[in-house]
Amino acid sequence: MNISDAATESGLAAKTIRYYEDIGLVKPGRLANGYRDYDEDDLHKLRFLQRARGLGFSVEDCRGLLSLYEDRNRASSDVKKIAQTHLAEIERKIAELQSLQKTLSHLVDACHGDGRPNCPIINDLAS
Amino acid sequence: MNISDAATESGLAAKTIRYYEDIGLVKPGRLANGYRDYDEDDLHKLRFLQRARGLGFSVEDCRGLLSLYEDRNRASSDVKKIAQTHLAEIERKIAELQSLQKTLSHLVDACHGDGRPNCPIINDLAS
DNA sequence: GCTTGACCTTCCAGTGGCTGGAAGGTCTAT
DNA sequence: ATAGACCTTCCAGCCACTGGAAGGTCAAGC
Repeated sequence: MNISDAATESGLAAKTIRYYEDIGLVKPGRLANGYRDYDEDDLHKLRFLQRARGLGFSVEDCRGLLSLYEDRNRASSDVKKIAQTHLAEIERKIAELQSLQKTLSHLVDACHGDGRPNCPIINDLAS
Repeated sequence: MNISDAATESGLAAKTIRYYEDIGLVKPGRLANGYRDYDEDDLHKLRFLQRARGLGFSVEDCRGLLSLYEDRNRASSDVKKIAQTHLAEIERKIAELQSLQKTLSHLVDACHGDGRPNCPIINDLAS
């Protein structure tokens, strides 16, 4: 299977798939003409990567998860550790954004948003 | 005032301040020896940038906000528009992260996290 | 006057995770 | 034979810095 079909099947862009090969995540075979050739095993990995990236795991996390995926003797605790760390980071980001949201929504509410120059948002930034 | 004092006063790294000059945000004078020389006006702008970046505004948003800050004839509606757009983006990101959090916390809860290979997290990614 | 060390300058490269585009080779259908 | 839809590699750019190299400047102490 060539790269554009692998892209369709996995939901990844062909460019992204080439990039994943560059950084050593998925190594397809090559046809005599130099074209990449994806088998079912490669496709499973690409789909796995697509889902893991979709859950916000970093590419380096994905590398770790992929090797656990392929390791029949993995300990689920190793997987859980990666996921928990990622989850904690997401929760940290949510809290950070919620704090920004709170501040910004107060400022936006306080601003008349008319043609006059007086503006609580600018005042806050300048204070 | 030289750059390291401006850094201390503004809460920005000296490297960041030079970068802001590179992209045309704050243009300090220069001393005879070539050193940058920050006056009160420059400092106000640097502090303004520090706060605006702290609220998550992009550097391009900051450029717009800074020119509104300096414009005595600004319309507060222009400021409000930038802030509202940014706020909407933050709210979008919060929703996205909350969705990831929900999925991930379910998966993490379902994983025993022991020495055995069976793992709902991996199963989900592979499905 | 000399040295030390803390500044300052510019410039180049790297971060993450792609994405766009150029230049050129290959395949398929007409 | 040709069109156009693939494929290849390689280089550059995105954002907002950050690190580091190589070299100039300054103030304090001997």
